Amino acid sequence: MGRPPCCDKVGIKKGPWTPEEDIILVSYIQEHGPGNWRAVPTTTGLLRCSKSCRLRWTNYLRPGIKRGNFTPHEEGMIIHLQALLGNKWAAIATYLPQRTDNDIKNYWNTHLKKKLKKFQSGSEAADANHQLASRSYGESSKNESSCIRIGENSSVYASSAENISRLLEGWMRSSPLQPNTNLNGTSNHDNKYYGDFVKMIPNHESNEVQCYRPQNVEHGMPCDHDLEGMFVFDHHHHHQRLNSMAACDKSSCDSSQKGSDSSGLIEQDKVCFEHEEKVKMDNANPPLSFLEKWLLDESAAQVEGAMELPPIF
DNA sequence: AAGCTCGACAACCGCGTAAGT
DNA sequence: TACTTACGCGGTTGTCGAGCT
Repeated sequence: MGRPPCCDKVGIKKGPWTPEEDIILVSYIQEHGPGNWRAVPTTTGLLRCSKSCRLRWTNYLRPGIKRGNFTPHEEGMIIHLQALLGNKWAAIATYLPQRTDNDIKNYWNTHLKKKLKKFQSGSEAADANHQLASRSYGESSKNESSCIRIGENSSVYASSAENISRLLEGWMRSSPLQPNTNLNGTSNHDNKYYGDFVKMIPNHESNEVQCYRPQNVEHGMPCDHDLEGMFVFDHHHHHQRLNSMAACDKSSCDSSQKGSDSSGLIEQDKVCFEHEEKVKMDNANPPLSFLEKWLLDESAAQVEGAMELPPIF
């Protein structure tokens, strides 16, 4: 005998998730953590299959997800990585920790593919990805401050973090637990998800969503430093980031060939972060991988040539 | 105002692989 | 080792809202 069946198809609800279902799922994950999806419907009573629960969590409810408003830099990353990796959305998503593979895939299909097509009609097809990505990077670096900060564009977070925070506010008010406390003698592991959500409560006065998370969060969550790396973007940091990415690209090759589950991504992320910290510390010049060289070349090229590129959008 | 079209995105489906028994 | 199922991924579909006629 193998594993018991995931869930019988009879009585399984389909279609959009309701806020009530979201609360149930989030509550469960706060208590048990993501994983063991098979147990979710049976434990919570949700009339959803385990697959649907996992998808809902990873694509929508998971804290730290940034939604909508892809930045030019993100666009450039996606275009580059798509050209490099093909439609390996999960792999591409590892370079954009705040974006889900589904989000990236949708954005590619609805926006970038069209842009590329449009662009290809006006230039060499073989070079379209390259140039379009360069342009995107260029727009990013031309940005006055070259910084993207939480709160300055609060709408970016509104759809996921704020929604779930709202859902949880009521739930937490009725809960005796406090964030990151250990009242019942259980391990911190039992409460860490709770802590994550607490730190996403929106600031209604400033219309900002606080999205701080503790370090070393497991189960597929990027660490704070990664978020920082995405929110605060400048040219210097960009190069460091690219170095890190390139290192991750190399280091993750083996693991990605084996398959990329959430724990694999965490390990990858840790490696990314560790490498990034190392780069910061010694400011060394590690050997460049193909990806790194390409990205750095583009980054440099855009400085020289971005201003000359004709607007295509 | 009603109907139609299109875009965006959430969710589903099917398949390959990993993992449990 | 073989069998069975969970999990993760990529492709596709369904739904909803905005804009247009």
